[in-house]
Amino acid sequence: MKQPMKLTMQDELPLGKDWVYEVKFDGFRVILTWSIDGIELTSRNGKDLTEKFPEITELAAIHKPEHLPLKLDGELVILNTAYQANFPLLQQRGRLRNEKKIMDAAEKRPATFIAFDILHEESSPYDRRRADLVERLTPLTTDRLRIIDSFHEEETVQQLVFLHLAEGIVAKHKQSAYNYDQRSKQWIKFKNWRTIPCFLTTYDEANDYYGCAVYVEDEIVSIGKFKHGLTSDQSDTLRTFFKENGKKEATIWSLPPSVCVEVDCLEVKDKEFREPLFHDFRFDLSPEECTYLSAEWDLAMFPTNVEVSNSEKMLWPEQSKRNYLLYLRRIAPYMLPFLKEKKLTVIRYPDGIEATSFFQKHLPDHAPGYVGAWGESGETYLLCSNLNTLLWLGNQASIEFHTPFQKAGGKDPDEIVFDLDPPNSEAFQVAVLAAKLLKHLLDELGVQSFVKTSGSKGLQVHIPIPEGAMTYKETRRFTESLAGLLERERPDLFTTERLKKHRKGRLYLDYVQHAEGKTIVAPYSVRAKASAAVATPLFWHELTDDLRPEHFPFHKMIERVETLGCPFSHYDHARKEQPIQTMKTL
DNA sequence: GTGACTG
DNA sequence: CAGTCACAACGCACA
DNA sequence: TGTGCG
Repeated sequence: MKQPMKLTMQDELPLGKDWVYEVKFDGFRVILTWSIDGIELTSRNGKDLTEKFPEITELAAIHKPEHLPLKLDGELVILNTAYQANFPLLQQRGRLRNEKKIMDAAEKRPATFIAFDILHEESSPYDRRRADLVERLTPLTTDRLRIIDSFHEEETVQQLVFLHLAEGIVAKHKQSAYNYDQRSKQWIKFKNWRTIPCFLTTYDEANDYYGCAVYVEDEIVSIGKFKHGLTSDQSDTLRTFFKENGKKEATIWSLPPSVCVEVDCLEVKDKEFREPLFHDFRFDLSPEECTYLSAEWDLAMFPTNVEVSNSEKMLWPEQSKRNYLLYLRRIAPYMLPFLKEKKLTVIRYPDGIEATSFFQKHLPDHAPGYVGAWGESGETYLLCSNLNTLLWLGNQASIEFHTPFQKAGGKDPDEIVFDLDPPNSEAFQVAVLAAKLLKHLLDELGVQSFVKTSGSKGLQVHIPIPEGAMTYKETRRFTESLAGLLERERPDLFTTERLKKHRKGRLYLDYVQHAEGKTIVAPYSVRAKASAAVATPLFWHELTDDLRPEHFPFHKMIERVETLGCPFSHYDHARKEQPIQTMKTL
């Protein structure tokens, strides 16, 4: 694996030039002018240094610009990311009139758009045109855009793209206007490569494609082929190797597993790489080490600096830690926004959900540096502020993630949550009814609310509010009145009675649970139940007669959010629109 | 799951 | 070295 | 008043 070079972006960008970086390399200060056509290397007085630093020149040839630091406040404007194949805006510049086709592509692969929200006063007409397009994208797409909004301030776009497993970044120079029919050097693409180890099986001399495979158990399974990315030397060597050691059938040479390589790609689908590119040889690997399991891990882009132990241990009757970690990796962009600013309580099950568990809210001494922390009156608490922290906690067998109602350091709640917990899981429908009635009441008040399964027996209704808008005293009064209204409406089903013996199997409207210091399970947290159920954000229309908490185990969650989107995606937006005065005077 | 402490 | 322990904290139910 | 549960 090549080490990324340290680069610093120059403050001043000469207009009409491409991107210019100053590079410290071997003690020399090198000016690196980078454009879509390649890289120019010069000294500070303009002398050509291409010969002197072939390493950098090679970097240009290999064209792996993801090593460059992209900051939002730099001179680059991030436009979006797009599937080259299915959202060919950039290939088809000048064909925006073919809007139907683009929209169809967006419908098919909506999750691929990311980060298009930076418009400047000097935006070109093209920018505005695209902004208009974004307004009308599928719900999923705009959901993801909003999620990303909440990260923008402190994260680089590269981190975002990595977190979201996006395709990459499309950027342009701030002052660049869009020109029809002209390929501009001021537009650029950064790809978020997945690097997959595999071994070579075939070479087709008719089209120069090399076939790649991995092991599934003892079986050799093809995962795709590549053609590009080899230097001419590598290309010659490989071709010769196949012809000397392989067997030929028609135009195809085949070889038993021996040569291991890494291939860059964007995904593997139907046993084919998408946008494959030869990365490098891996002479240190044996073919047996190239398994589908490891390829799956690399395709998920699991951060290499988070150590994983005991990955085959079963944490649920039917789910291993490995699968759990892959879930966390992929749900992270949806889950982290609900965790990152709040003191965290995790429940850990080191030997699985049936063995002993314990709570943890303090930062252990041995936690790696990337783990988020919050210091308060001499204590250090856990803060799940980034992907690595989430995964580290996951490896620690943290299964349930609970958060308080206020942000770390704040004293007022930033959300109100009704816990609709039926007396037993057979009475789940009572919780469904309660949630519907509650929704009706809240709608009448103009309050926006969100519902999720608790993953356990009941449902929880969330109401986001701006931090500082209400005190706990005020939210308490609000929840108390609503609980009272519900109880009056269906005294046969609901009760606010604290004493269990007086509840008589009715659903307890636990408004006491909403108080300072209490916690509630976070959206997308898995629960320690045999079904591996998730505390799943729902769309209101999903509250039906056959809804069951067990319908949402974690291994079904990724497909769910990627096809339906996140029902809580407007959470932060709704927060600002709540009729606080009405709520206070209820 | 991990480090610290205990015999 | 093997075994054991800690890793939250608060109200409520029940005795 | 103590202990156990959630």
